Amino acid sequence: MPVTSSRTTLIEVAKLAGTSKTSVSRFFGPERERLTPKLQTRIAEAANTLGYQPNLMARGLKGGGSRLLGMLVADIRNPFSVAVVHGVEQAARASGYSLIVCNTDNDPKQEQQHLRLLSAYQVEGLIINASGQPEAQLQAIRRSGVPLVLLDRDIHQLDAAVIGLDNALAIDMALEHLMEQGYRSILYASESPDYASARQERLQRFTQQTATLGINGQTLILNNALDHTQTLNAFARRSVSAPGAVLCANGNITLTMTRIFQKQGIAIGPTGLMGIDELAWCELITPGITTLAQPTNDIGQAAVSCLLNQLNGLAQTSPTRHRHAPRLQVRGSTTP
Amino acid sequence: MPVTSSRTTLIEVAKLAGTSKTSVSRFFGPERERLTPKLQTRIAEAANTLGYQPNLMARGLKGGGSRLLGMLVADIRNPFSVAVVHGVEQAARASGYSLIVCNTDNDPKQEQQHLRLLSAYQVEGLIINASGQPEAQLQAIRRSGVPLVLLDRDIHQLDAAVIGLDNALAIDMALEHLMEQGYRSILYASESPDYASARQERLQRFTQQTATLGINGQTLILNNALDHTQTLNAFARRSVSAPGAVLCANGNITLTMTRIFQKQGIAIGPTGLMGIDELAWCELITPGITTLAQPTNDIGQAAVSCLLNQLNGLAQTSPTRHRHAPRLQVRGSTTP
DNA sequence: AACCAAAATGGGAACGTTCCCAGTTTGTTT
DNA sequence: AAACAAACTGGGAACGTTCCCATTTTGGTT
Repeated sequence: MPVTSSRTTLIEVAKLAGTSKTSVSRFFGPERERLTPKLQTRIAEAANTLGYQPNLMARGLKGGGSRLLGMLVADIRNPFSVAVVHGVEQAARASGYSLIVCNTDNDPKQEQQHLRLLSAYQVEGLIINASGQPEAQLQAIRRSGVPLVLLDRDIHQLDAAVIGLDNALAIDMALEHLMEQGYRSILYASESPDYASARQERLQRFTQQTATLGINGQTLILNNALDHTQTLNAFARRSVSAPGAVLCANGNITLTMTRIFQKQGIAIGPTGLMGIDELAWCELITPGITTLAQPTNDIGQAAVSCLLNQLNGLAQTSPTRHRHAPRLQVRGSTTP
Repeated sequence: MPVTSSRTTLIEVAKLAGTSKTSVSRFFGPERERLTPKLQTRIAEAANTLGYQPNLMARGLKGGGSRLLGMLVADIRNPFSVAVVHGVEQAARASGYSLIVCNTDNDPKQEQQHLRLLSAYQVEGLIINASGQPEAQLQAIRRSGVPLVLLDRDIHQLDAAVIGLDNALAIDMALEHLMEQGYRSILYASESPDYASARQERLQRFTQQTATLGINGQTLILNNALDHTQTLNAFARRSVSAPGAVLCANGNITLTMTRIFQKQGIAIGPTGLMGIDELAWCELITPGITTLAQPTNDIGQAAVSCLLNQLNGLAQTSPTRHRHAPRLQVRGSTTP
C-alpha cells in the first residue's frame, strides 16, 4: 500500500521554524533578501529537515505565474526539431522557466488537443511549430494575454513573430554553391508545400531564382502514393552529358533521396546531392553529403528571448521575423 | 499592451448557465453522466460561448490529481531516447495523462534540479532514464507516494521497476548471428559502463558468454581522451586471416565506429560491423549495417502501464523487471 | 394522492500558495 | 531619551477547483 504521507507544506515549515507562512513564502520567492540572515538560516534548516518542496500548482494558481513555457512540435522524431527543442530548453532554464513539450505527429487534431492542454496548464508563453492552421485557437490564446512565437512555420492571419531559417538565403546559397561546382541543372525535391510556410518559401525562391538566373531548374513534389524512382533515374541519365544535382528541401527528403540513389545505383557526385538540414550520417555516406546546417541553438534561443521580451512588455511594435542564416557544410556529394 | 482579459472561470460559466459551480465541475470531470441531459447542454453552451478552459493548476491543487506524468531523459538527442519518449507520450495520452519531458544532458546536477521541478509540479508518476545515481532523492519521492519506473538504467538500492531491453538476450543474439556468419573473433566496443546498468549488463554478458562458448572475444572501452584508430586498424588487419567483427554497444558507438571504418578505409563486411540500436542511416551505409532494434514503442508503453498499475494500487508485490527482446535486422555488414 | 427511495443539484470548506496591508522591531537623528 | 523613518514580520483574503454533505427534485409504489 502506498504510504501517502502527504507532502509537507509551507505552514509546517513555518511552524517548525517558529515563524509565519509569509516569511517562508518570501524565503522561496524573489524576496529572500528582505529576511534577516538569522531567520533565513532558521527557515533553511526547517525546510531541509522536512524535505520541503514548494507546490508549483498552488503558486501558479495564486497569480504568481506558473514559470512554465509550452512548446508544440510537429514531429519529435525529426532530428531538426529535437535540436531546436534542446536549444529552447537550455535557454528557458537559463531564464528560470521550465518547458512542457508536446508532440503533434503532424496531426491538426492532436494539435488542437495539445493547445487546449497547454493553456489549461497556464503556460506563460507558447512556442509553436504548427502542423495545421489553428488560427482561431491561437488568436484566442493571444487575446488572453499569453505571448506566442511561431517556429519555422507561419500561420495566416495571425500576426505573431516567426522564427526560423532564412529560407531565401538558404536557397541562394545552395544555388550558388551548386553552380560554382559546375552543375548545370538542378532538381529541387520537396514535400507538398501546402501547409508549411517554410516549404512554400523555399520552393518559391527556387523557382524564382532559377528563372531569374537562367538556371535549368525543375521541381519534384514528393508524394507517398507515387514512385519517384523513374524521375530520378531519368535525371541521373541526363547528368552524364551535363551534370545535374538534386537539392533536398529538408532532412527527410535527403534521407529519401539517398535511399533512391543507393537502390538505383546512381553515383553520388556525378549526380550531385545536397540537402537542407545537417544530419549525423551525412558525413558517413560516401563521399559525404553537402548540407546547409540550420543554427538550431540560435533559433531556440531566439524563440525564448522573443517570448520573454513580450512577457516583460518590451513587445516589438510589430511582429518581427527572425531569419537565421544557414551554415554551408561542403562534402563530396557536390563534386561532379 | 496585453489585454490581460483574465481567463474565464468555472463560476462565470455557472452563472451564465444558471446553475452552480459544482454542476459545472461535474460536467468537466468524470461524473458528467450524473447530470440531466438538459443541464449538460446548457453548460456546454455556456462554456462554449465563454471559451472556458478548466484551470488544471487549481484542479491539481485540490487533490484532484494533476494528470501529469514526468519523464527524465538522459540525452534527448539520442534517437533511441526520442523513440521511447514518443512511445511513452502516446501511451500516456491514451490514458488521459500528459507528459512533461526533461532532458538532463547526462548531467547529475541537472538531473537533481529537474527532479525537484517535476515533484514540484505534483506529477502523479515518474519515468526515469537516469544520468547519475540520485537514490536519496528518488527514495524521498517514492516515500511521498509517487510511483516510479526506471528506464534502461537501474539505480542501486532503489527497489523500483526497471524497464528496458533484455540485455543478455541481445548479446546472445548478436553472438549467435556473428558466429553463424563465420566470424571467429569479436571486438565489443562500449562506453565506460560505470554509471549505466545496461552497459554493465551487456558488457558482462559479453565477457561471460565468449568465455563459456570459447569465442575469441575482446573488449574496447571508448574514452574521449584516447584515439582508438590504432586498435581498430590492428583488429582489421588480423581479420584478413580469420574474419573478425566489431559489436557496438549502442547507437552512438555504431556512429563512432562507422566513422573510424570509413576514415581508415576498413572494408565493412570482411571486417564485420554490428550495432545495438536501429538508426535511420544504418541501411544507407554500404553494404548496410546489421542491427538489433529495440522495441521502443513497447518499452514506452510498458513504462506507462507499469506506472498506472502502481497508481491504481495494483502494485506488483515486488519490483519487477520488464525485459524486452530486440529484433534482429540483418544487413550486409555481417557477411565476411 | 401520499409516500419513499433514488437521483440530481447546490452551498461551503479546503487545497497550498502569494500578496496586501497592518503591526512590530530596529536604527538614526535631534 | 524621545521621535521618527526604515526595515522587517505576520495575519488574512484570494486564486479556481474538487469533494463532502445537505437539500431539492423526480418517479415509481401503494
